[in-house]
Amino acid sequence: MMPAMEVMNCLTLKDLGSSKKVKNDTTSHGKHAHKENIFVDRSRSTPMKNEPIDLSKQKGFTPERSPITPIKLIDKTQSEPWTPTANLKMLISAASPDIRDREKKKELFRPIENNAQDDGAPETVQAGADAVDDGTVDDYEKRPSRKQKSLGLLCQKFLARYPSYPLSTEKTTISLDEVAATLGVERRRIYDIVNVLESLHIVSRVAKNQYSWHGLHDLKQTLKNLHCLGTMQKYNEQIAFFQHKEGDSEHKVGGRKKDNMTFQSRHVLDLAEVDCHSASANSRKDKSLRIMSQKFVMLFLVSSTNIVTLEIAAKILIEESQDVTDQGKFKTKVRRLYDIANVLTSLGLIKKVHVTEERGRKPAFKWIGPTDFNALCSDQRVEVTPTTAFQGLHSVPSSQSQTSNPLQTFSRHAPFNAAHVPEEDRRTVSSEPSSPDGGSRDSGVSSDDLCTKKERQVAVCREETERNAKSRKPSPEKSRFAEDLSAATPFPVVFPVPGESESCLKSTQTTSPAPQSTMSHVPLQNGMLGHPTATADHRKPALLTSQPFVYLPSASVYMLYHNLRDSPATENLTNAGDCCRSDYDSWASPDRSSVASSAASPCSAGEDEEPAAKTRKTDLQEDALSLVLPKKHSKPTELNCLQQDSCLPAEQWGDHRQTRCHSPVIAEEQDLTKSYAFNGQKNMALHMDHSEPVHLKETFLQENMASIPQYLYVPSSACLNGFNFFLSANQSTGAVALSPSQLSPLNVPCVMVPSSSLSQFPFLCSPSIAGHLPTAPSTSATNVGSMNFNTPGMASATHLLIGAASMVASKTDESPSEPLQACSPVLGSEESSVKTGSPVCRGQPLAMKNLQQSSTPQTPKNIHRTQHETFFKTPGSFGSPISWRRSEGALRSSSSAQRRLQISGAGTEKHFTTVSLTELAVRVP
DNA sequence: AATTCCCGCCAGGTA
DNA sequence: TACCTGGCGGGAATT
Repeated sequence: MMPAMEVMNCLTLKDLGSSKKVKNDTTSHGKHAHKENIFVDRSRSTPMKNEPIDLSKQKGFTPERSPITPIKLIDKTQSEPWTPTANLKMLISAASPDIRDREKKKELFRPIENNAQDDGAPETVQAGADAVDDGTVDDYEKRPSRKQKSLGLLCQKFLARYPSYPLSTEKTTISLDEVAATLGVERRRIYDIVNVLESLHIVSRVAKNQYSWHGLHDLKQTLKNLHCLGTMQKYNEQIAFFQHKEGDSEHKVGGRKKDNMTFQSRHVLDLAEVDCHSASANSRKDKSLRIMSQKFVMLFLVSSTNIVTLEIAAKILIEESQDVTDQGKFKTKVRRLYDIANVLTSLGLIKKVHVTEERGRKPAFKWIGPTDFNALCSDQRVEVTPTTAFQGLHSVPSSQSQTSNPLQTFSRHAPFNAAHVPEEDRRTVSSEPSSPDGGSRDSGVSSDDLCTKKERQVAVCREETERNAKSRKPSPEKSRFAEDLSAATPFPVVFPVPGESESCLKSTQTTSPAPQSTMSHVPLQNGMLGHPTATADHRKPALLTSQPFVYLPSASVYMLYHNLRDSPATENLTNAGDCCRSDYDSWASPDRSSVASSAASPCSAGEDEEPAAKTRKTDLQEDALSLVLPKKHSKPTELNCLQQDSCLPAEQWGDHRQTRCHSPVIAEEQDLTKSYAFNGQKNMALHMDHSEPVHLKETFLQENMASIPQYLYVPSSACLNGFNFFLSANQSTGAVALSPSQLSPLNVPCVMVPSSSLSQFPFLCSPSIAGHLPTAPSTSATNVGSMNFNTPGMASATHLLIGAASMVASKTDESPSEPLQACSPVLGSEESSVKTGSPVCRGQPLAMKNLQQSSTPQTPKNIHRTQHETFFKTPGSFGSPISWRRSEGALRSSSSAQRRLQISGAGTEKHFTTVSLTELAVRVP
């Protein structure tokens, strides 16, 4: 309750311009009653309850939910509404300054009422007050002043209904109808409030017309996350930019646009383009109040002064894709910002202030919410800041330099790392995944270094996140929080979702099917793996993030042209991915980071193993996609982004438009980021880092091609029920080529198909690639089109070969020894599939054949022996908890069944288990 | 006159 | 199809 009070107090009358109005809810209730809206609500079947407020407040009680809730007062004020508009009009007309004065006086006399609300007990009091007030003062009260109807006040009332810190055990459900009715407002208004609250994860949408109340448990963490994201987005730079601009010139609308464009073109456009966002028509979601709210908050969080003027905020928040020119747009944006500001004010996060500039006084808001997380994030900010070493390396937004003092910040960074980086993180950092050298590479400032640093920060953030996130329980419900957040930022992010314990990973991807421009910047698909909470998202395909692919036109088959085992390039890729990943994972739970580190260094795998309990934590995160990345890389890294638009629900893509793997930050850090985007169905998008000339990339690609062993990657988009296949194109080495450790980085739910098994299958192979595939089965190269995974028909029946060994272990909680068969039930279980969000499981039980048996070629023992050993030694935690975890995350989306399979396979040297091949067989001539 | 922002239309989305 | 969501901007209340 106290917290609640605090919050409430914050919004208090004083700070808000409107605060004065804040007055009693009580009175307002009566006032509201007269609204037409109320009536509307009534018409609804939803039972109205009236005074839930009190109840709810007391300990997580959910008014709406509790059947017990007496339907009482309703009638009093609302049921006997002022209904008649005439009446209302009359009152209104009557309303005059006098009335207003009276109201004010009234307020003065009962100033405390508001506060009372905050207390746990107040409700009751209020109710009583209401009754009294209404009875006595209704005449002048009837006519609610505009202030009384303000969104801020309404929000306060709304907040007063629920406990600030509800018990984790209880679930508070919010019925929009009921709330609207209770508060006497139109539902539309409730949406405004809820959307903002949702952006902060104070509530989350559970179902139609229903939200779940989470309270402020996650607020701090959310803010922290937003702060970090804001930093990454360089909002601070943007703010500075606009501030300076204003100083220089007048801002007419036209000028505004210009400025905006100028800045954005420099700093933001790339993001926009990257995310394809601008290209796509974008839905309302882009303009969603939730997203806007998050962005708005980010502005405050990154602002050095904690003050943001609406004008600047509007400019910054106007999407590039939008027509900034239009003054109307600007006005609209400002209107929305007011809406958001009102709610934030009610939350006690901001307060209205005015800033005086050369040109006069401007309305602004000051952040008065928690800021203690700044220390952490500020460090990160540093990391994000490009160092001189990176400048010019890439088309990093020039704005980067913006950071007040890069050097300074950077310098701060060092200490930060030393001081704050958790042991685990540190270890992670130091461990060099694929590189034997390990930390030796750290010398000098390089992209590697940067990455490392970034990783550290990320690790720290992650840790923080995890710390904060503990203790919640997973919720099956879909939360839009992460999505929104993701949308609010170009970075894929992982957020703890309230109610879902540790965290839900959110991956962000963006994109819309896209136009060239879109393709040019491929977002890293970071994780669309099913979000645990996002029931709707279960189909999200996992992404293969760290590997270069060769796209085979007209077929959803991609070839990994890197030698996954030995290629240094691979290492780099991995590392790069990791680095990049870390950015995305900032919010990810610590587990992830640790996992990554483990993966990075096999050597440390053993020590890194985490307790099962901890591991379990990650379960929640499984959905997230994860790029498993080893930590450092000394060379330019390559980030591959695989886009599987076709597999993703449009919604997802749309929602995540803003997320891009090519965020400037990432790009910077990556130094040389190469992304190859593939549109599985349509185009081949060889996406390169913008900084790099295409020809270079091609060269790169070809070079790598030479280092075959290749794998054909068949994205789930190919209608394989969410499974991604890695088909060995290399006969000799067989599918085994991918060691678990190697595969794990891929984080792709996938099935390893032994080349031997597939040898008979004709493969689609890009002619261009064919030449580079000496070892590839002749059939592969020659029979293009034979194997068309895209065939719709395929979708329904999927049979897979699963290389258990290649898969990473699943959570520790699951018994390693668990028989593969266990999978069957799972697979067959609709329910389970739904829960896990696994496309695979859903509805289509896999035919499990010879689970134990493997048709698989034996993996050469010498290959990455160490890694294998590590991998197998600890089935439960897989040598590199990290790696397997990440994989797990990736896999989660696929299915629990899949995970199990993996596990079972983990303990054996057998690399492949045939789950079912029939469908593949279908493909076979 | 400028700032705030309520209000509700209406279109897209969803069940 | 009906209902849910929520973008949007007119225009009124306030400053």
